[in-house]
Amino acid sequence: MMDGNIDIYEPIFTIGVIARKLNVAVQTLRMYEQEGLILPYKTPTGRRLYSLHDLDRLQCIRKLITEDGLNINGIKRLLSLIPCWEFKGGLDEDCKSCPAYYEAVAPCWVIQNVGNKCRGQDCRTCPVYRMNLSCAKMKEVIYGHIRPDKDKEKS
DNA sequence: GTTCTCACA
DNA sequence: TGTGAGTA
Repeated sequence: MMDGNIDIYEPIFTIGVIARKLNVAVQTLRMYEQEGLILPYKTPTGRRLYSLHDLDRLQCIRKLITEDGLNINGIKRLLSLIPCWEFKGGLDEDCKSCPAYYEAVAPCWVIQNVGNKCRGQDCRTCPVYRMNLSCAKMKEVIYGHIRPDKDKEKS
């Protein structure tokens, strides 16, 4: 975004900054990444950078763990229930043959051998990963109470 | 000083 | 699961 507005997807925070904001260890953030809960940007030298959107995701993840009693595997299951095809033009044959359509152990962005539509794509820029991971809205997303492409929220 | 991966126990 | 070694 070049209009001066804040781009919530722009990777700007180092892992140390995020760890301090969330009051968790740096190692914990690396573990969340290894488990597929988060996809931080990597600089050409391999350093992780997190966006405001990543920070929101992590705050939600922390809430699920500390307040709702979920563990990492539980959150992975939860994320695996996101109907990714709804964000990728609807359920077509490519989606029906994709493991992300019937598997429910991990979010689609960590699934191997995904359909052609998603193969080789950068999941960080995918609307499935970029959706609002608000704990309060998870049910809406999973059950389809709202349409991903029709944001009717009035501000 | 920060962050990286990997290894160790 | 947490710590340290050696590195960039």
